[in-house]
Amino acid sequence: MDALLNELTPPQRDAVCHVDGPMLILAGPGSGKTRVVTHRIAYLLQHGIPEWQIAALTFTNKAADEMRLRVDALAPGRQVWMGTFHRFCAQLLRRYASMVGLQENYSIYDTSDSKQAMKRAIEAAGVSTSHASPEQIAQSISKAKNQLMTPETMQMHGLSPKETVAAKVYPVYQQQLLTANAVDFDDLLLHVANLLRHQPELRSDLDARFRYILVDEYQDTNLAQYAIVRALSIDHPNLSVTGDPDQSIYGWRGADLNNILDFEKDYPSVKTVRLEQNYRSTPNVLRVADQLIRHNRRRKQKELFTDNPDGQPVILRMFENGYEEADAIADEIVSAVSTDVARPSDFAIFCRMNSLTRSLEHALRGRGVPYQIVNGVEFYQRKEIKDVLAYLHLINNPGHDVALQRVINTPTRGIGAKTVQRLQRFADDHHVPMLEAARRADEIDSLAKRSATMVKKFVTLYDRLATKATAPLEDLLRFVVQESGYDKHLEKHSIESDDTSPLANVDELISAAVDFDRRHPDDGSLEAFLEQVALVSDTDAFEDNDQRVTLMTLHASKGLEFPRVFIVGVEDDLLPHKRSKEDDSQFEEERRLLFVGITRAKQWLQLSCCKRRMIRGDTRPVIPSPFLNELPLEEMERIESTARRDWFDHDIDQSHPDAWELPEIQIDSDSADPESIDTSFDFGANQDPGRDDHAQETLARFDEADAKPAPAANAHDQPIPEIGSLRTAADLLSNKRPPLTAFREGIQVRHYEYGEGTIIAVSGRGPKRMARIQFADGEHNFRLAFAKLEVVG
DNA sequence: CCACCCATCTTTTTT
DNA sequence: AGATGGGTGG
Repeated sequence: MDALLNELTPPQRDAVCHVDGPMLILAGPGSGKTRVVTHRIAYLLQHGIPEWQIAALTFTNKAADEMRLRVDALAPGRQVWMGTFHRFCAQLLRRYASMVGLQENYSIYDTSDSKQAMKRAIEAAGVSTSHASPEQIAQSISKAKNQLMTPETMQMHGLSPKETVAAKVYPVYQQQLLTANAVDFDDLLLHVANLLRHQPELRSDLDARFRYILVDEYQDTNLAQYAIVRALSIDHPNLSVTGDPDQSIYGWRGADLNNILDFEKDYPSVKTVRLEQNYRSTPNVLRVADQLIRHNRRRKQKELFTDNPDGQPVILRMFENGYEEADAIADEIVSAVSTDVARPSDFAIFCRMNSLTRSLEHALRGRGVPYQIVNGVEFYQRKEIKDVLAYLHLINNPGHDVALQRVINTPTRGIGAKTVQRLQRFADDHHVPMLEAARRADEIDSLAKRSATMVKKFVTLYDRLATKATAPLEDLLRFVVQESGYDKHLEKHSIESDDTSPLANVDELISAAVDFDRRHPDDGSLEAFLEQVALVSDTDAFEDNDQRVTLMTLHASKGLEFPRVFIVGVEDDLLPHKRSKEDDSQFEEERRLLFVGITRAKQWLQLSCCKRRMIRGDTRPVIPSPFLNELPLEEMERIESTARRDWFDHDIDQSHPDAWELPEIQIDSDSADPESIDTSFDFGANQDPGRDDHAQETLARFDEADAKPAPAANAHDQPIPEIGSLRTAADLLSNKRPPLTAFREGIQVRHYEYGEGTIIAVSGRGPKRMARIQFADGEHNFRLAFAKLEVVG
């Protein structure tokens, strides 16, 4: 039994051995949090807690899978419920659907489904979208739901103009969802929270059933999740939550940092355990992370430390533009892989926005580096997949209006937009699903006879498809694709694109279904399959034993770790994102986002930013992220762009000579100086640190780091900005390398690996300039901008 | 009713 | 730059 505790540190053991009563585990990055949670589950089981009394709630399926795997290793064969909040709620809701006005075969609308539904609701509510876009309305409603507001309570609450519009749409939208026998993601939580609130008997039953609840990433819970967990921990308050306020990055979707900050107030008898020792990163990485996060005000002070050996300094690298950044990173990876320093799977590249992965993708593909994008073009979002799934959805739940609208004329069946609109109108008027309206096409006066015939033909097709509803998924899918004519449709319309043909994607979906059938041999497979599909995210598709470089957003990186990490685009308006500068809490969240990214790195880390970046089509000058000023620059390695003047001069538009000037330092109540960080649990105080003090301090830090005169930064000999500019910092550290033009045919060069050689040919211009070089062991090709070459003599 | 073309807007992040 | 949606011509 003690084998379970042997390999734990005292604080870890302390947490693992806690059985009854609430517990808060404040776990810094890389502190062995998952290990503690899994060991604790095993410990509970060992101490006679029945497995069915335990539920472990996570935010991603991946986290749940990982947990399951590790618990199974410690306590083989024990079936403890582990899964996401949403799945937990979805399953409860299956059972108690009727209590909230749903049927048990209800559908889960994904984001695009609910967007469609929202548009329809906006139309039906008759509000103008001129001052609030459908997205904004959807966001307001989502926010309201996350705060457990009903349409009625929302009316009384928010008074911002946009929210007022949203409050009018909310009841309509909700009614339409009910008619469609559907819920959106927020509803999964909302319905269950309401159920627990309004059905005391059910609540106490479930409280007794789930006696031991564990919540992972508690800092990311929103009010609905909080309420659910709380309601299940009244009679049996054996609630244990783990989290790190510094890693809360989902405020934008309603996560409430107060949930974790106030946990000790909510449960006065709480046991608090701090896991501060880091087992993941080098001290270098950790210091950078720590320095950064100290600038946050709303946090619980932690002392991060590690016994790991010192590694390489963290690199801060400047590039001219996004392409150079991508190329350099790809080259770096190629070079490390080809010299056996690392494997592709050691590398991860993080960015703020998915769109930034494009240039990286190009660069990697061009060099034949295997990579995976977690979250690129999502499989389940592709049209052909959504189309086929829509047929299944409609078969499973005839009320699924979004699905009906998707398939009724796909492939084309002579049912146009006007006809669909009339069906919709009829459905709205009679509060019936659109499929029902289609059945009653004859009753719809506005429908042309010809249209009504087409509609009825579709209904006939539907009924034929529906007869296979309980068949094995594979049969059902093949039947649907064939009978609906969708396969023919695809063949006709599929564009001969390179790697992914729509037809192949459909096949992939079918194999996914086969796989699902095999693992869930019990009946009701269609419903379960659709639920599964609705609740998986692309983050879950990440394969960590693959021999590939991983590209992902900073958000997706949470909970993962990699030996070597690149974080690209650490730029103003991008890393503190433009839209997150309105208030302090959002700004701090951006800082946490960078913190999360940094702390993923085990041994090596490079942050980079560009002087210009292509954004939405055109190239714009860029200001480095203000967060860079908060890092311990003096102990980091700074590298200026490896690009040379000879192409910089004529390839790059120079109409923005001040692009690279002093970054605007954000001085607000959020960027407190480290001394004034509140270490107590009361975060109400909001004193303003001296604006000037902070600026002085920041500048002083640069002063130390760059106490040398700065050379001119670019070919135009711009006046040197004052000390404090990153341009200065970068220039000081720039590698002194010969200009590209020095490499001409016949020149003798030396390579760090191949030794001396002779250039036998050069081609291309600018950053793409290549040289073919004859070495003792043969010929090699290099891109001059990046190759580690020096001129001999 | 359908196919194609152009304009607009988008892009933060995800269950 | 790329997707999505609306408008126009067939």
